[in-house]
Amino acid sequence: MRSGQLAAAVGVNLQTLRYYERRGLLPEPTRTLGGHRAYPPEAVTRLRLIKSAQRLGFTLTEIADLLGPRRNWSTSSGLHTHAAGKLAEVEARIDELTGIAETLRAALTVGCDDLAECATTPDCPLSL
Amino acid sequence: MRSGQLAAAVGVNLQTLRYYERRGLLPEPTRTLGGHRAYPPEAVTRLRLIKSAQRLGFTLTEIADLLGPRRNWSTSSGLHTHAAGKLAEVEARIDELTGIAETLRAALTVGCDDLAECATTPDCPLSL
DNA sequence: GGTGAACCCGTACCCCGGTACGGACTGCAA
DNA sequence: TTGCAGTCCGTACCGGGGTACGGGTTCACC
Repeated sequence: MRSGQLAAAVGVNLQTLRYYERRGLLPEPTRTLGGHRAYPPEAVTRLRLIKSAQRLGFTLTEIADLLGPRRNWSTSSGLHTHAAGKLAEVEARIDELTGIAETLRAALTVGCDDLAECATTPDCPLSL
Repeated sequence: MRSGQLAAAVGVNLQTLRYYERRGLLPEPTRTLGGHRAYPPEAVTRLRLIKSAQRLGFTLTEIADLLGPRRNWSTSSGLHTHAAGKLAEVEARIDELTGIAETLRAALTVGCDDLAECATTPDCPLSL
């Protein structure tokens, strides 16, 4: 499988493939005599795996850590722990955003349309 | 008020002040004869305003737009509209994160500790 | 008037996840 | 064999929000 085909199959840019390779997310594939990359079919699964983990909020560094070269490309011990940590992060972020949403809603009901005014008015919900 | 004092008063880096000035968030202050910035006391309020807006999720570009020099009183599409839009953004992000949290929780209860297993098993909650 | 802290400016660098550019080379079909 | 699409590599750039460095100047106090 050639790089363009792999990229198209997963819906990823060609450059992104090389980027992931540099980052250690994708193992270096074999090459043709001319130096072009030749990927095995498992690379599709691998890439989809990466994209899924990314959707769940893992950074590329974390994914590289989970899928890294030390453990074989498929074995990932400690996914459980990582997932639990990530869940805590996500929940904290949700709480944070919920507070922000409440403040914004309060600002909307009060109806101050000018930031400078809000700054001088002490009852403005924006904590200035 | 000198730049270092202002920075310390708001808890901001000195460089950040100059950065905000470049970005059009802080008006250019008057200078001493030697060229050092001399800020009026209102600069503290202004900076706190910026920081508050930032906490609410506004980008520096949006804040510069809201606080900018060309913003008239006659502009009805002011803070209100921007806040409403930002609220929608924040709520969308919360929904997104809620879905992610649910997926992570599902992955934890199922208890797959191996990414490759998840990749091949169709009933794994990670949508691979 | 001397000295040390504070400040000036331009420029470069950081993280994060890519994306784009350009010149050289390869692969494949006609 | 030629022609063109596909790929190669290094490097630079995007956006968002800053931070750091270095060499030169100024402020304020003694």
